[in-house]
Amino acid sequence: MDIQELKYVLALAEYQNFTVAAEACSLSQSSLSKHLLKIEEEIGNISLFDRSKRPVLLTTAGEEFVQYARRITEEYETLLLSMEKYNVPDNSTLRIGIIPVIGRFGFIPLIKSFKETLSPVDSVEIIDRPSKELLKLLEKNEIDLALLAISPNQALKTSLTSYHLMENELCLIVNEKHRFAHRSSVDLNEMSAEVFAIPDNETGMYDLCLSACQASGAKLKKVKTYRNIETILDLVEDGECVSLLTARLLFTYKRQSLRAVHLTHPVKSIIALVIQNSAKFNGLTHDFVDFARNWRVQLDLKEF
Amino acid sequence: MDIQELKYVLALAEYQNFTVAAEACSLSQSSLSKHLLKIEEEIGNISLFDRSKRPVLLTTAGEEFVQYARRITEEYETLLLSMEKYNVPDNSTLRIGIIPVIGRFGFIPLIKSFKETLSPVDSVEIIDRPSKELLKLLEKNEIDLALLAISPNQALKTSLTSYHLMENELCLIVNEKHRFAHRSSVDLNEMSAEVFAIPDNETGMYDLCLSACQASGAKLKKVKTYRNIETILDLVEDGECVSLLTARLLFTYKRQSLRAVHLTHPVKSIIALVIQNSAKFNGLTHDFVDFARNWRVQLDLKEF
DNA sequence: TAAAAATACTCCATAGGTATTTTAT
DNA sequence: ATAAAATACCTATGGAGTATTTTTA
Repeated sequence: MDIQELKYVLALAEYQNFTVAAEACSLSQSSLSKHLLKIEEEIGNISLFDRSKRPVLLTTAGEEFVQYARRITEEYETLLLSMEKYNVPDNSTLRIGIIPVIGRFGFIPLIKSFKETLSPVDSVEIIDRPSKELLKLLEKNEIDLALLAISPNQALKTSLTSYHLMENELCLIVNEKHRFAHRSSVDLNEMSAEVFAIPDNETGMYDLCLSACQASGAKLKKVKTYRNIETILDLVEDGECVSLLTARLLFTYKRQSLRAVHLTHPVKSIIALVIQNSAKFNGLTHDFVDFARNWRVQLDLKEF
Repeated sequence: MDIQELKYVLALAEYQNFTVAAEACSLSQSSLSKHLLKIEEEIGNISLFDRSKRPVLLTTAGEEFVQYARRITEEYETLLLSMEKYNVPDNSTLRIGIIPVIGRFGFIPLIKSFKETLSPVDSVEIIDRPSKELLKLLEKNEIDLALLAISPNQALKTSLTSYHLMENELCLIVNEKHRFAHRSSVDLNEMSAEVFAIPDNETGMYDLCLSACQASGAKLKKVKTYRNIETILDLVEDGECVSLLTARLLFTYKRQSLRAVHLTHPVKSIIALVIQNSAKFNGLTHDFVDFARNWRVQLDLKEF
């Protein structure tokens, strides 16, 4: 029996409705139903709920079950809390997650400057991963903060706070010989039959590309995804395909044969600094946030 | 977190040795090791055991963890106990599990006679499944007793009690034209290159065939398994293969062209009546046991 | 008839095993 | 060198989802 399953029973007892309880547990109705059947079998084929009534009601056995389930889940929550004190983060090391392209946006000097403000006992550790992986690491408290790419309307988990450091516009990236290479703007609907090479599913850029499609209402027929930007640029340079990236990013690669074209339905990519709301342990985290927010001003003044 | 996993931690805390603790949990060392890593990650990458020492020792966090784990597992055990009273079996229906061939050994009249001793409010329900499935149904309390085939040295779970009703000798079954058809006995080692068709893995007969191989030290090269005896007999009749069954069972099928030959290392098949030690609920269960043990005497007197 | 629970079906993650490698004494 | 834990690799089960059917009111 999984302790999470005890919570499912408690939720169902509370809402008396599989669909609603499933929603509350972030689960499908079907899955909750199966969990309940499994639980009832596990305790000896005893019905905990009477499904022949609407709303579904606890049986007598169910009533007794929830008493125990409450105690057990509470005890488990306490266990988790009591373990927290053993998770002693190294307060002298700030663990910064970055996406690999962050250097191209000029943020390495930010980190370098911040390091210079630190006392000798403190240090910085850098972990480079795609955006979505960084978000997971934040939640697991394996990094203190992350510099990554998100889209403007992207809903982060409520346990996370983000500070926007830079905005860039997503553009169509084509070979200079492409028929749209010299257009001032292009509608994705004009392009839907082209082969698109875009950053993969684990990256923030991927979601941004989806947003661009939504914004224009375009349905791209052929989309291939890659983990590395360089791979994508190689492919576009070959003229095999087109891509969606920010002009600023493209610029940093100095690929002379490539062009960035504005989209008629523009979408913004945001470089954000993300931390956990409960970044309780490492004081360096908030030092970095303050430092980075001031740094942002300098960046915005730079023309490119 | 699965409550079973809490028990794994408790076992490891007790034995201070993954291999031994895994054994105690009926698990491989590898699996226990992975469970522990998963648990430690789940609670926030906190080590519960110090593996850099032999024997492995609880960390301080681990010490605290086991306090909670004990309370939670105990609470869960109590929950299970408290649910038992809601598992109201139908005391007026005796659920008898049988293997499909049981009729061929003359046990249907036993059940019929027992039914005649019952008061009109009581009844008998018959469930036919392979032996191993019946054992599972017994453990899950979904049948009250079972009539099935086991081998003499087979260790049943300690929660089960068995009464031997009949012993039969396992024989080699061959077509009358087979070169061994008229031998008085045969060593399996002489046969190891033949194709054997035997009852499948879910049946008690399968284990018995393994015992026969062990007893003779033979390693059969080609073994195919089937769920139905009739299928096996059809194949042997065709002369494609040989089999291992009891002579008594073969006899009941009246297949004139088949012969049973004794094994030089004989193995006994036992028809047993198996019940749960804690067959607390259904009084009919013990009535049946008494009835069947008397019936056994009659059976043994019958010549075949 | 409408809402809600159960079931069918597919897909993927993970638990489990065996074999092997790494680590501790 | 040996015992023991971790890891690699494979397989199979089970949990997740969506879509559909069955059941209740």
